[in-house]
Amino acid sequence: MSVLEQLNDKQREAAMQLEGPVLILAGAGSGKTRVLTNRTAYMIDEAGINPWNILAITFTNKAAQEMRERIDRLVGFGSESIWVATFHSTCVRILRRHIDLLGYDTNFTIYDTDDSKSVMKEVLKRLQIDTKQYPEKRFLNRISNCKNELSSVEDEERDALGDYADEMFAKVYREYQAGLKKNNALDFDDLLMKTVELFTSFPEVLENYQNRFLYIMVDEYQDTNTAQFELIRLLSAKNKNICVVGDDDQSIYKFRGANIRNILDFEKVFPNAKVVKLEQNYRSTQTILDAANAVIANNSSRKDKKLWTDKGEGEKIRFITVDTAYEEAERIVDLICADKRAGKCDYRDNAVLYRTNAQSRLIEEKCVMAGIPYSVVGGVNFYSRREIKDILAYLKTIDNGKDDLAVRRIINVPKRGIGATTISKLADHAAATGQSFYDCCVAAEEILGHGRAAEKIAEFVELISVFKSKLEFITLEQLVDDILERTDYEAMLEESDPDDAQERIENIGELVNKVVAFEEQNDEPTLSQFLEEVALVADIDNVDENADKVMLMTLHSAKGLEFPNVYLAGMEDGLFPGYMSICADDPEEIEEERRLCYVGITRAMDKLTISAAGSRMIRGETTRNPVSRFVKEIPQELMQGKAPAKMQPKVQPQAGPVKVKPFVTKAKPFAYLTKGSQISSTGAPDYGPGDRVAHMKFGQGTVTEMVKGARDYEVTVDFDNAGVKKMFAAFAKLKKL
DNA sequence: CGTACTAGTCTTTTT
DNA sequence: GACTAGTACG
Repeated sequence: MSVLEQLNDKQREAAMQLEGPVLILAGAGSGKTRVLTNRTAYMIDEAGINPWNILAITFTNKAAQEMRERIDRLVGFGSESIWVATFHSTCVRILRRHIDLLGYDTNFTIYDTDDSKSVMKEVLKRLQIDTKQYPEKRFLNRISNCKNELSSVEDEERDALGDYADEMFAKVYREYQAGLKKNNALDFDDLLMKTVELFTSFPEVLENYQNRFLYIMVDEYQDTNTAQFELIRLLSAKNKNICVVGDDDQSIYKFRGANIRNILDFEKVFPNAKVVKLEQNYRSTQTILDAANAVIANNSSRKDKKLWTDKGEGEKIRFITVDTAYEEAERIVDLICADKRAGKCDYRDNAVLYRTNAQSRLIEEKCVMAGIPYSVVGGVNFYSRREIKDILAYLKTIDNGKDDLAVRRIINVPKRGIGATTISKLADHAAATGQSFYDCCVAAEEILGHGRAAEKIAEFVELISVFKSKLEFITLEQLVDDILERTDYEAMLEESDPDDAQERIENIGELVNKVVAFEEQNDEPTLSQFLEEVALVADIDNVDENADKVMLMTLHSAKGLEFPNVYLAGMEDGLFPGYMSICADDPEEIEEERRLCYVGITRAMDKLTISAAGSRMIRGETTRNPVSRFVKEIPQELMQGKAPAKMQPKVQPQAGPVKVKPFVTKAKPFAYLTKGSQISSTGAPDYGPGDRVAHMKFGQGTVTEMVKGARDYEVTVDFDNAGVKKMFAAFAKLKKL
């Protein structure tokens, strides 16, 4: 019984209930992963359940990986045959086997949001819809919502009757789906919806999986949307052995279609469900838990829970108010530095959490200046960076020429003299004949006739087919290297934007690392498999906790993680809770933000620091915001330092952000941060070789070289902390010291 | 066909 | 303020 001995009474109760529906309401830090893993181990080792009959679903690859590793450590053998995967990858695996029943090819490609946008653009162009009046994003959002709610094109057409806007939407929806299908592609939401469609249209396929997955577990259940709920309901309908783990207080993905009712109504949908509450927290001090409890208590629709710990009171919560966001970043970085110098922590023990990605920039800058190693999670997804998408587009084109978007992306990257007119001629022909774009490239001479254009296309086709023929003999790593070499891709980067070239080349290096890792992890790695894996990664999946770096991330990304020291930055009304949620009529909006705050507070193990700035730049404009209402919901006695008296709202408390005239902040201390402050279009910079200068991102350094270029000076600076950098004077905004 | 400039959007969060 | 897409021009 050793796997159960590691659990407390409540946890054990949840782990031992294998039959029937089980809802585990697991508060933050209550050891839910431990319950899931030990429950699984118990199933296999004690209850004699075949691991092959177990399905465990998570939201991120990271969570899936972690769960599998932990089960591995507990179970003697057999853990590799458990199906542990994310919702999306589970669906992909199922669809790869059966989607032909729905009229798709089983080697479909998965489109990311960028790709979807391109498809939508074409649709709107074809339907002659004015994108100024109806931006593509609005359609895409609505389609996404429909799919999350399992509403098909037909459903929308039926419901639209008579309403002009709804009918137009239904038409766009139909065309968009047709566009995806033509490219043999599915978008993220399709993965779920098509799987549900498959199961409802072909009961024999569903039954096949029902017979396999006798025991189903779902992690982070509070974040499931209707499609995910339906998927689970269908899979478990026959055996009813469904165990879900979640915390309604941590439901923070409503914008993505998550339906909090899924967890709140679990007992109604699954009668006779056993409900277990886990309220003992093993992560945080009592002070932190008291603060979290006090904040979340302000929400109305929730399952009553109260976290407790035997870890002791711990340190008080530190609350810092400063005038500007710059000072906020400085203070946070200083505090981390001081702790590190005093030997109280490693860098990796610290996380700075914020509401919006844009907030990371200032903190990054201060980290660079202070020479602190840091790592930013999120922002622009690694796989959506231009250079990465380019290389992937090459790989997709080589893998199968069916993805028109990929082919068109790289047909003239790097520039090989193929212009817009040539491309649209080929695209028109492809549309008219139903062929793929790449097929038309192969037959370019017949379509375009003899000439320069056809020749250029032929060269491109030749390039791709050389790669294709090599594919069998070389490793994926060699293939990527070969692509880079033959296209002279890096040279193109250097030429087109020297400023970012280095970073982009590093990113490509990172991609190569991932390729190598992929080949090491798989016995028979194929290009298709690699592309598939890459399509479904989230930023959080790539977080390396072992590196000794301060972690910077949004509150959303932080869910599921824990750190000894947590800094919650930008605790201001208007930023967090966001302006939109304050203005919304629906009180549920604020409650969602409050849950996000609860998530943030409960990430902290030992010490929590909260900060607010009197003014900050938001969207290029300086705004003044009062201290966040959430801070005021934390009892005074838990906080260290003064009450937020001087930060009280200045004029009208309820009026939201007050805009301030720009000159207030563009004043002295950061004058060198403003664009073009010391270089006029005609004159030379006021510094030269040998001078000491300051850069907003890299800190201080010495100018070693200055070359006059066509329209600007190219300056080489040896920075004290950031090394030698080459940059253009007009962009670098260097300030002479 | 390629470049350079302009206008417009974004900033709430993401598989 | 930062980035992107679209357009006008060479």
